[in-house]
Amino acid sequence: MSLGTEATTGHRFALVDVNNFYVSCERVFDPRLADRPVVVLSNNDGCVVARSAEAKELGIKTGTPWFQLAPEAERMNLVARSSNYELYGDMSARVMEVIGRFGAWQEVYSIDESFLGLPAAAEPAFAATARAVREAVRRLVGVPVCVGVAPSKTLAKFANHIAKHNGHLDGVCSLGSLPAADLERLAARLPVTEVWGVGARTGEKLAGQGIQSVADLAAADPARIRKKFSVNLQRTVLELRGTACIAPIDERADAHQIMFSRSFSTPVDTVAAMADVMTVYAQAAASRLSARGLQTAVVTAFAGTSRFAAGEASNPSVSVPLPEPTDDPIAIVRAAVAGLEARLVPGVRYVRAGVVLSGLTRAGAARQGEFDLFGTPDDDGAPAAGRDAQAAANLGSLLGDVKARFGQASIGLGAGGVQVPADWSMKRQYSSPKYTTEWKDLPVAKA
DNA sequence: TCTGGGGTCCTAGGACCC
DNA sequence: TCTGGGGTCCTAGGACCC
Repeated sequence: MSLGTEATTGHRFALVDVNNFYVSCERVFDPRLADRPVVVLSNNDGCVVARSAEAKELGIKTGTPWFQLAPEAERMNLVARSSNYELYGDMSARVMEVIGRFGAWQEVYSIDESFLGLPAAAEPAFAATARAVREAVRRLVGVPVCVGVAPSKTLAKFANHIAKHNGHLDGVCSLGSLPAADLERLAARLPVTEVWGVGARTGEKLAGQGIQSVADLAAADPARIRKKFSVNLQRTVLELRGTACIAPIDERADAHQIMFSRSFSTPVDTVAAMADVMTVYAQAAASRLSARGLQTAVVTAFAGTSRFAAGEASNPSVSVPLPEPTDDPIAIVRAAVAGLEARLVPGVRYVRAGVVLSGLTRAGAARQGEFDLFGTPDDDGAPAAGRDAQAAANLGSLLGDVKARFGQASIGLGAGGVQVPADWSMKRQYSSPKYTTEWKDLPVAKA
């Protein structure tokens, strides 16, 4: 059994992704970064999250802490950038819009990847479309993409991998146009963990069953795989054989949870400081919630000590059910602060914390036809509880409006309204400007 | 001294009900 | 009162992805 490329008719899936996305975004606005080793760092300038090809050649791995690289950076001619998510988010929207022009349908899969539906056509047409996508994104946005085309999403991912690692293909690979012998050789050589959906753990387990390569997995018995592993891995086997069976991500139905979590630049070891953290993080989560028109029923607050610290680990976590679904930032902040305070171990140095909102529903959905029996009427006869809920909703959107107009630090509850950053707040020493989302950062061209 | 953040899905197991 | 089977719902934890 070989990979499912016998199918020569029918539609195709293209997987388009941006090469080294964060680095490529930085390079669009700073040509000095071209041809140099560049890394983009995680929040707090903690570790490497994106690398240019030159940085990969130097042997720098994803996840390498920056403090280990910094002393050698100059010698290696290495440049670091703090992550600039406003820039990447905006560039992503531009890239996705251009990609979408070329397909019958589009499924944006992540900040830098999109599936694209290509209607049935003769084989050479697929590669031609793929090249056109690559050209258009390069010309209109300025970042390089690779494109893989195949009869299923999993195979499109595989084709994309081939496009990326074989220079002579020029960033484009339609699996059906590859000579069969080449394809078999690649599938037999590539480890099974290169397959989309097969991680290190599953890879180990598969090895125990004698399944090592992509070709081995494609040849495995789907029913047996389902029994020994999961329905997901069974689908993967079918997809490798050319049967598309991974459903679209439900048109991005509403999110099931919203999380805001960060590591601190300096550990937090007092209850008062953690209360400030929770105040700020809970507001950040609440503003994402109202921006999406959702309400939450459960607020979870957590904190944690460093994985790398000696001594006892402490990972307190509380889930606080709310009396009714809400997007009221005050209620959410209160739940997070009160919930976590009770569980902190005094004197322990926490390095990260977060707030998760779950049990999400569309704002107003639960309220339809609901009548508050116990709310006491106030002056205008409306039940007080209803009025409070209305006031809370207004507050949420008011905060959002003010922030949109005057900036994130312009207004907030408690510690959230403070302009001077707390000493635990994020460190971004090497940040580039928000070229595309702030008027004051707009690049100036000189002719 | 300094080591990311934000998600999804599946499964197993317990509680509960009929 | 006891027993067993079958179903649903919920949650925690694992695995994976980018």
